Amino acid sequence: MPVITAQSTAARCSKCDSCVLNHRAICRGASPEAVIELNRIGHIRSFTRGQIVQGQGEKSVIVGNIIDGVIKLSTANVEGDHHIVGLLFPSDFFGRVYAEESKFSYEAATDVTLCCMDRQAFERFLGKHPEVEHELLISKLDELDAMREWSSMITGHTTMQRVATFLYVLAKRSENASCDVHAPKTKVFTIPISRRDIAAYLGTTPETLSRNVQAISRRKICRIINAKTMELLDERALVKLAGQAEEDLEQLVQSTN
Amino acid sequence: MPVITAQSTAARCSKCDSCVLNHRAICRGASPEAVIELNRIGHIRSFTRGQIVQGQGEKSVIVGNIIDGVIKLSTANVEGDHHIVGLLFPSDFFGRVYAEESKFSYEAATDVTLCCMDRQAFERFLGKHPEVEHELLISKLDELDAMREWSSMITGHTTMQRVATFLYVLAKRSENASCDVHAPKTKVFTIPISRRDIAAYLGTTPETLSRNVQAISRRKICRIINAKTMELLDERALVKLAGQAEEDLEQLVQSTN
DNA sequence: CGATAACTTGATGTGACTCAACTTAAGTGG
DNA sequence: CCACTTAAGTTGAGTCACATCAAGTTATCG
Repeated sequence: MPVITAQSTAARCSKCDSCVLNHRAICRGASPEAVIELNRIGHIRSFTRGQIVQGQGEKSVIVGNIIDGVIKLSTANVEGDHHIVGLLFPSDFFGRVYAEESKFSYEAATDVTLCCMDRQAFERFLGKHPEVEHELLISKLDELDAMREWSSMITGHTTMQRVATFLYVLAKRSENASCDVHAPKTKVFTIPISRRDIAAYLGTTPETLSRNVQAISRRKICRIINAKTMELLDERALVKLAGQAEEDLEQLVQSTN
Repeated sequence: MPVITAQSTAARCSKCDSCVLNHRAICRGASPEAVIELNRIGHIRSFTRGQIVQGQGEKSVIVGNIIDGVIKLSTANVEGDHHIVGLLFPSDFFGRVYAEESKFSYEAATDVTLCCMDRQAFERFLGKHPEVEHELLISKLDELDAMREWSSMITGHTTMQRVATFLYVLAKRSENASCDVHAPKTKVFTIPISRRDIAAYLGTTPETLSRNVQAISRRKICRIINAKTMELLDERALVKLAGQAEEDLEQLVQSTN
């Protein structure tokens, strides 16, 4: 799991030099010359909610970084029910390098703005710039750790614990995302994806998810402002509900930053 | 998930040149000079079942390849119950590079023989040999895909389906492991780890696991020879029990090879 | 050969999925 | 801009798979 950056500045990202992601995405390891080259192969594209950026089983042609919005990484079963294996946030790298086809589908969970690159062009670029490939390796190693941690979280906890963990991570991330240190910490956070997607991500159903969220609201731990906005009221209680050591929770928040 | 190689030849692995892993592990991308260097920093060590190779939260000092045996990758909860997030087989790389501490514990699930390297020495080696680092990246990308696939498998299926999938993968891998093409395909395979560990891996309890395995036996799909050895009787039925497209199952087998 | 661990089997309670109805929000076109 | 349509989310009742607790059986090891 990944990052959320200041989204308001996304529009400035037409040049890598002024890109919000410049020092967060894999480009951070790139030399000035490399940045110029990236600037040449990358181009900004927008997708609307629901559009498939890269389909499961399709030839992997496009990779890049998310500038704004959320992409869901999912697998579709034979029975049609699809499971979400990851959520990608701004500054996250998406797509599959060094493979002919993508095993998962990358779908816009919200309207998204992406910095897209041709996969093979990017691979050639990596071949010429081992220092950037090194950064990519580091980020993939972290991603692997995060995936394992998430997997163990999903498998070993009750639905309520998963929901609490998810909300906690969202709340904390939103808190951290504010760059202005003097900004009042409102504890209000947005839930960027639908209940259906959250359920598929947490390995449950929309019904059970709803019941749990409502229960959290009834217990005055979070306040439901609307389906996509909530306010954290009692952090301590939420942590307790999550049923994990606070440090483990922090780690999950970190891994999404 | 990972590989199984011919284990009988493990003893010959005192030199990289004659190592069974030479063309399977990450060393496959190494030039002759690089192999010589690896030979210098690597050394063979044995651990007995239950020994911790690298503890959770400890400083990451040792990395390497498995020559023989199985290592389990696990996280321990605060409540003490630990969950297995991965199993590593011969030729698999273990340990965490480019991080000061290991988030997971690497524990010998069976007696193991390892080709161990000092983490920092190996990192210096990678710095000098981008082509090997490239191989490492590829293998980590595959591992990430496999982990996501596994995670979605775990989350979206019943316990019986998980057990069937696990047995299928073991059986198929054992079938493939036989290098002798003329060897009779006995369909007998060994279960390298304890029921307790399998349960922790599949996200269930030893009790439920036992019930499912016994049910599979009662239905003449597999024959239980002893706790650690089984024979596949009805492959088609096992696939059906697993409740997945055969191609998805094959992919899981592949990802462990 | 006794002790301890690993595994199996049984009985019971419950968390969460399913099916179904209802409510609210979001689009869409006249 | 408002009726209409469709999707998204909530709430309820019933069922079942699986965890838990408990006791028995079979391996493993000193």
